[in-house]
Amino acid sequence: MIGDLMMDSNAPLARLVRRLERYAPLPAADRQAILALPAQVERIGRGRRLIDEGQQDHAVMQLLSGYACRYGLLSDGQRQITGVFVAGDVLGVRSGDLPIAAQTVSTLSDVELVKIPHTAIAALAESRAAIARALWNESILDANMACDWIVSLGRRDARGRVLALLQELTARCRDAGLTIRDSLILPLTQEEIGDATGLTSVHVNRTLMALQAEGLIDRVGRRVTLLANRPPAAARMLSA
Amino acid sequence: MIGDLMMDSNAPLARLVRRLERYAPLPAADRQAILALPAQVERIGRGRRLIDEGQQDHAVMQLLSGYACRYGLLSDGQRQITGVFVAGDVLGVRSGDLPIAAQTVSTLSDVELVKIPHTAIAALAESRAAIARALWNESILDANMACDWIVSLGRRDARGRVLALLQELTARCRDAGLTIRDSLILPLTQEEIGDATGLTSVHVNRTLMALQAEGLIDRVGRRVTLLANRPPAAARMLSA
DNA sequence: CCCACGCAACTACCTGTGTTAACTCGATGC
DNA sequence: GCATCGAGTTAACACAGGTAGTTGCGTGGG
Repeated sequence: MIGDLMMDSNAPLARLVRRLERYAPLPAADRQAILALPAQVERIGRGRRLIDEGQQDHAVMQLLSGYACRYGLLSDGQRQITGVFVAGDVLGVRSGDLPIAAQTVSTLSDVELVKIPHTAIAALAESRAAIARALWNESILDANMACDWIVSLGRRDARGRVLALLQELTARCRDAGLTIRDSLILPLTQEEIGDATGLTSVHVNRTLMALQAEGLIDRVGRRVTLLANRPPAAARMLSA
Repeated sequence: MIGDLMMDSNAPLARLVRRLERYAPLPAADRQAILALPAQVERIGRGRRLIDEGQQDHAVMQLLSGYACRYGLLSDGQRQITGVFVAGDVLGVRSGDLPIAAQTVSTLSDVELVKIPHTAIAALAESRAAIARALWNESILDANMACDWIVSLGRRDARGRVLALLQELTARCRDAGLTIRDSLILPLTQEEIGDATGLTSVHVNRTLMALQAEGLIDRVGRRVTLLANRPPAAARMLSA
């Protein structure tokens, strides 16, 4: 009696299906299996931890709205953000064999998310190759984004790192439909931008002011607009 | 007629089996399937590229001996190494859906490796859940190591980054049986250490000299020994 | 044999970023 | 209506690390 009627595209799990089909379509039976997963929608406030480093029993979650970030801490208490998550992103993905979360994930804003017991996801991945592959894709993309971040941190100066972060955020928010013409409301305080770029909040401020003075970005309160680093002229001509 | 006799543990593919069983054993049939994979052993000299960023048709490889690294380039030609690979590590792992290599991989020394066509691996992962999961594990670990690297680059000073690199290399070489009492022959020039840590070769040199003067490391030519950052006293007592 | 070359080692000088310490402004709460 | 707090902003100063050179050693090639 559930069957096809459950294909309601407003259901939170429909969004997970869409996400997992980003790179390759899933068999209809796999789609149904995902929609039938036991899931729970939660609202959580800003600054709450979703996954703790070293913790064993976490669930797979998909952000429906809001922002979160993953970070590591050093023994002296310094924090480094290693990834930002926007609506649509999937957190806590792991195979069944590596039970320990490597880093902490916490919310940057109030969020809504769907939570699925890890055992249910693992069982699906075990029996359905296409779903396993889609989850695997998430891990690969995660690694790729992390590598890009390493390049930024290692070889760009403050200006370049802040710009790269703004560009990445803009691009990801655009994909999630959260921007208006390359303008978005920054989910990060300047302190948090510093934690993401390996700078101090003071220097982040200096850098943002400089970027604004140069006309590369526009800022009104928390709303930031990227004015430069549009595709270079040649590429713009192609799409115009 | 092949069957069990192929379980010769000297065969290069036996090492791949061992690697993929690091976290969970594989069914015997899966082990056999891996051993039956079409594979090709190659020797390649130092400084050769194994995978090119943006290239489509690369194979899955396992290093049998030697060292390699993955890196990204900036438009101004600066290079940032995002990962070092030692004997036993698997390169070019990806699901079937994301056909493009995100970064370049090249050798740091003369290497021996087994090369397996990607299509053969993908077919195995498609039909054998345990193998898919083992490959997925490799991607997850890759992402985890990248995140640790981000923390180092963002929040540690030169001393901390060089130490962290030496510790990681020592640990991984130890797992591969390449160390004698925390001492290993560095596969990286100081310039390459700089590319990995986001420093210049000049400053890497300063830092290494300082670490040696402080008695944290010992160096004879390219052979480096970690003297400090052994497990802290409490942990040592447990294992003693 | 000598030359070229890559790599390590070292120096002097310069600059980007961290540090510290103000001050402003709004929001929140009592 | 005042105290409090978090976020952003600015300034002065210090230092880690970059830049640009030179030296010297070892190795491999002609």
